[in-house]
Amino acid sequence: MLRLNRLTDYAIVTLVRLVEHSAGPDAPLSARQIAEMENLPEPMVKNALKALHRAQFVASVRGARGGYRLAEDPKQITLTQIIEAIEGPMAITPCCDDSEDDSCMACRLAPGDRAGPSIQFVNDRVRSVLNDISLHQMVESTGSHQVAGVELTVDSQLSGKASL
Amino acid sequence: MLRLNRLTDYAIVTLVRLVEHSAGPDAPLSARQIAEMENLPEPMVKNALKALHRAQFVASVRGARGGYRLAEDPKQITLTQIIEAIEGPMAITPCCDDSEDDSCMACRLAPGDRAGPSIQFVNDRVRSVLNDISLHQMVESTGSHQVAGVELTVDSQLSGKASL
DNA sequence: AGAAATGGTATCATTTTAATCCTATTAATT
DNA sequence: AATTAATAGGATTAAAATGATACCATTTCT
Repeated sequence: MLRLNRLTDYAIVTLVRLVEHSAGPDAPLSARQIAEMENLPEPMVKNALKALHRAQFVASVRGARGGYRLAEDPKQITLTQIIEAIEGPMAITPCCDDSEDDSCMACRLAPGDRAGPSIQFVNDRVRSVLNDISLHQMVESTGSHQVAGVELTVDSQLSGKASL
Repeated sequence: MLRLNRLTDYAIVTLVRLVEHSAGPDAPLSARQIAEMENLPEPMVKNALKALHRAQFVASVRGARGGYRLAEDPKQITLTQIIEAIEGPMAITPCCDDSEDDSCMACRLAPGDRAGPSIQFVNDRVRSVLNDISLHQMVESTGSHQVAGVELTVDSQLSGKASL
């Protein structure tokens, strides 16, 4: 349904909190603390942080009084990176990910690879859009939004809902 | 996992075939014909066509020798429209769709709606990108791709895979 | 009348997801 | 040294979503 995993959702919130916290004292934030702050299921926050650690977005401190700290500049972390760290390579159809999997029909559209590449193109466009949104922007976002330094207005014909 | 439903996949292939067929004789194409052409499960093609009919992208002819015809200009049909016809409103998190559902955490990020709107913004960007790709472009796509009349090169830093 | 279609909905098996749990390891505190 | 609090990595489980099919009614051509 073109929806993010819950775990990805939690990871985003978690990262935002880590960014905010990094402005304050330097004690690391534990999974428990974040879970309690946000009223999130603690095991899920733990899983999210484990994945973020594997992807090296956060540094961990083990043992009592341990926890996590942001390990990278929030301006350098993009949504695409976060999503792929949690969910694996972004692929709106199976063939976008694994070129050997042609079970999705868009890939068989024509012998001459007509629609296969075109689905790939769509996938790349989506990845690209999400790659233009940084964690920093997610934290900063208030009234207006900036993407790649350029102020954008949301296509009103499309959204109808957004009033950003 | 940010993936399209199979049914959406089938719908795209089906529409592409209808576009191609609309250039030829004017007899409608039946679900069975399309399924056999593409080696797709017939019940799924039927379901896809039913949904496309409800969304008025195709016109149906009932009874023997019946089938479907494209009912709209392929240049006017966008990927966002197709996806939403099959899957319902696009929503990368629950709150993007149903504003009452704040079960996704990105919506609770701050009392002041800080990240809520920002997730909405991301959702709108994705919708917007897919809304800039028409069915006509999907059919035409060969070597180069055009989006909204402007020739694009795929962000190579991002994709690495695409050679369009 | 019979055959071949669409239209709508219901059902079912499988897969995926969300959430939890268990065990090992690490390190501070007492 | 023992205890406590934390990360690290899997394994497991219950619930939800998905993919696929089936059924029945209606329509229309032959």
